[in-house]
Amino acid sequence: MRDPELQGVDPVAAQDWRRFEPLKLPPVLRHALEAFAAHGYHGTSVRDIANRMGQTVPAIYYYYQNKQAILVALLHTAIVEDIDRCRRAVEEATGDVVAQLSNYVYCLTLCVTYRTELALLDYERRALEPENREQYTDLRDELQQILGDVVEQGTDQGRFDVLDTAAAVRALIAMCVGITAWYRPGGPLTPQQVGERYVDLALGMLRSTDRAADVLTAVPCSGERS
Amino acid sequence: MRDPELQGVDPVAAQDWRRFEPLKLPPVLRHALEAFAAHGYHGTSVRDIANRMGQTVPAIYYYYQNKQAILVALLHTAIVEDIDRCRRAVEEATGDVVAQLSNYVYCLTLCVTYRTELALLDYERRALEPENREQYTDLRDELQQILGDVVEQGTDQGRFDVLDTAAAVRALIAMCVGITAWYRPGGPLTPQQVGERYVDLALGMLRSTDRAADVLTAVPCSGERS
Amino acid sequence: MRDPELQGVDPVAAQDWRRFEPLKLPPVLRHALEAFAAHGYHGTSVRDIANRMGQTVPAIYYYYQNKQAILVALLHTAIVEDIDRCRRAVEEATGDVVAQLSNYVYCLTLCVTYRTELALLDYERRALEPENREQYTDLRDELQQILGDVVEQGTDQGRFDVLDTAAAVRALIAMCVGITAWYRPGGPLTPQQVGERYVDLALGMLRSTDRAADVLTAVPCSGERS
Amino acid sequence: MRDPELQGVDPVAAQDWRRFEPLKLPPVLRHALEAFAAHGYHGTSVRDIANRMGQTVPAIYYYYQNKQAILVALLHTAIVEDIDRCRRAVEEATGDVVAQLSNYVYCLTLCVTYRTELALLDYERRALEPENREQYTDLRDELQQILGDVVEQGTDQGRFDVLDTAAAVRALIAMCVGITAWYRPGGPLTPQQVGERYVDLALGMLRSTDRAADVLTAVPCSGERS
DNA sequence: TATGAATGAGTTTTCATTCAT
DNA sequence: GATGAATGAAAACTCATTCAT
Repeated sequence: MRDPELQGVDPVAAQDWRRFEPLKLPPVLRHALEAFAAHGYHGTSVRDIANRMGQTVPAIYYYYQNKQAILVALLHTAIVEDIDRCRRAVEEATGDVVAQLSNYVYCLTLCVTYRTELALLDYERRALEPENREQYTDLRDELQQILGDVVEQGTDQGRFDVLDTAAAVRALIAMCVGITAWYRPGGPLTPQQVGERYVDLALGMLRSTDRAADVLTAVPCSGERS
Repeated sequence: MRDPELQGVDPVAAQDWRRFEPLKLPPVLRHALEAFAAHGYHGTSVRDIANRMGQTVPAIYYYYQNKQAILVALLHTAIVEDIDRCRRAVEEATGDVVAQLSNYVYCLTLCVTYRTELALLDYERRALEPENREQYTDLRDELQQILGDVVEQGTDQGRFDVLDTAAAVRALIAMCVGITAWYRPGGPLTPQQVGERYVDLALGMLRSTDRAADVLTAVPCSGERS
Repeated sequence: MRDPELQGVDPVAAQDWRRFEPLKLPPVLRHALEAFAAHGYHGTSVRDIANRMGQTVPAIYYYYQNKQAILVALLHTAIVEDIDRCRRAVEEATGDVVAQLSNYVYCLTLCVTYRTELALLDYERRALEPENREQYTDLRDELQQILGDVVEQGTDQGRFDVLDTAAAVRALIAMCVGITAWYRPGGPLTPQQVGERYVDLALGMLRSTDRAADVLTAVPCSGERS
Repeated sequence: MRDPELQGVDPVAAQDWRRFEPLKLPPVLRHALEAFAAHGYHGTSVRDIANRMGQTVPAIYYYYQNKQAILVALLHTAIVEDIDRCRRAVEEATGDVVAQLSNYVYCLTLCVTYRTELALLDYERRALEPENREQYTDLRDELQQILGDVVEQGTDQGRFDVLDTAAAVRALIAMCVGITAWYRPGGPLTPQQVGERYVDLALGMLRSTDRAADVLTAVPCSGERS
């Protein structure tokens, strides 16, 4: 509603899609995200969020009209950042579909690992009211379309070979989002290492003979964990 | 508790892992499954379930001790059937890891398409109380281990080539389970067609040069939809 | 209602007020008594009773019209036995008010110690519906009146000296019933020992100079514990 | 929880153990006390309490975490006041065990008559959860111990003569608490009159030859009724 | 900005009771 | 005599939300 710290995507992060600053969310969203990620939208009460914030319930209603608005804000934040980064990742490799595919998968993997809780929230989209769900679905389709175009193009160019482009796209995205099921920051793999492995799997999946190590431009992308 | 129609996996289905009879669940579980799949565990009230059954709330408590017990029964039913089928699919192809991999993926795809709602329930595992969650996690690990052994073996034999076996296994399973996000019975693809496409993607992912059409033993597996 | 084992007070016990056979109650009453004594009438569910009996709920309704009827039967059993015994105890000592008082107190003490759970039930009288409560109150008044007559008579004869007969009677009965708060079978004192101590306290309370040991006719009153 | 009107024992009452101001309880406790006294803990629903308050159920949960917490607060209030008063009553008569005994009994009698409903609640202690029960039992033992010390000392000094000190203490307390069974404010006896009668009974019970009228320091102890 | 207090509608669960078998 | 199955009512408690301050 009028949450002062929510100014959209950080402009610095907006320059390098590989770089992830710690997620800067206003307090309500930050704590709501924790709670939603842990117990789901319906499994989280507004009081839960307030308790995590160390504040009282009405304080939350000062910033957001209702619980649903919090979910909307979070999902919007997440998908907008994903689209923004993935689009830039693909644009960076204009002219080379294999690199484009690699960059997309690498980027999405980084989004999922650096922003695991936000990525988890995708499963809560069914809790959106119809109108909000439609808006979110449109954005999600947009994210998917970016990949769809790459795969389509690569197939046309004979660089990829799949029976069904749409199925491949879905499988690629599901594979990446599925990282949320096991990845934990501080685990054995860094986001970049996960990214390389998933790019390699993706390239194979599309029957490219390239390998991730050769395609990915090694870039130092530290980015503190959120 | 004392639900008379819950007799475990159908013995006929137990013979052919490719054949899916319509899911035979006792009324409580059947309607609870519908509701949980649509709105999640926390988004479903016991009254919702009762209304779907055309009965009153206490009738549900006659059969199940509480709401949690219903979720436990459903998740158990689902995972046990998955393990049973996938194990038989792999055993059927003993001696040929590529066929084993194909059968596993094909089988899991069929499970997800023929039993979409049960597959969706996997995301509700976080609603399980600790003890129940542990039991379910063990079974899920078992299902994953079956695939892990195949990938491991295929890699040793030089039939597969991946940077990280564990990551590949997770990606394969996430890819298949992710089918729940878009597959709808009656849609353009039959479960078998989905299966072939995903097997092909899986083979590519592991850098096998085989194609699904060549590996999969074409079998007429009608199986009415549940 | 039609409970076959409830034939009223055992005729053997009816002969010697000092002798307590193990309480012979039909199963429903036996288990209801346990439950009511432990958790009170409102704290006990019909299912609790059924579970203690190892039977199902409707079985209870075969014998008793409802939960209230069970309480009525128990309270009636208890108070009728108390009245019967105390009356005989007093009659036995006709002609000697001090002995009558002693016998009454001794008898009531035995009732409370040998039938602790039944005595405890007296606190549940408020759960009786008006009509049932009235009947029970009448019987309770009858029990109290027996003592009241003795104290009155003793005071007239100059054997007792109290400021207020009614208050003394209530205090005596409260003192005896209060034994339920601490007495446990198998504890350090036998019912007979408790009886002697309380008779001695009662005699003092009424300013008699007699002592319990001198007044009480020592009688071997084994009576197995209920 | 955060009930603002519960400030512990009134400091004025704290000065004179004979003086009873009208009981000042926060609304929830006040109405819960009425209900618990009338129908018992299990016989009272939270809605009953809310209705008596003229408020809705959740209003109660704003002040108390649950129903049990209300009982705990009430029992604590009662027993703490009893201990406080009785201790001061005994201390006031230091040096004279007979006067100490008289003061204790007189004080407890006043507590029971001026605070009949609170005294009645003692029978609800079995509804306490284990931990709460333990705490309450400890306080109750403390109250009993104060009397136990007096009786013990008086016996050593030859002022009292009982067969069993412990039994006498229990009988004395049961006798006083038993007043709840018949005493009603506005009845024929004032609390002070009841007190004198019960002190006289108590002195007799312990075989003291003193009479209440001689021992009790006549003090104007008006104290409006609660 | 924030909170104390409150509420209507809902939650899960249990209650006493019934009835066909 | 006893049970499986069911129910209307009510239990304790929580929900998202509001509003005066």
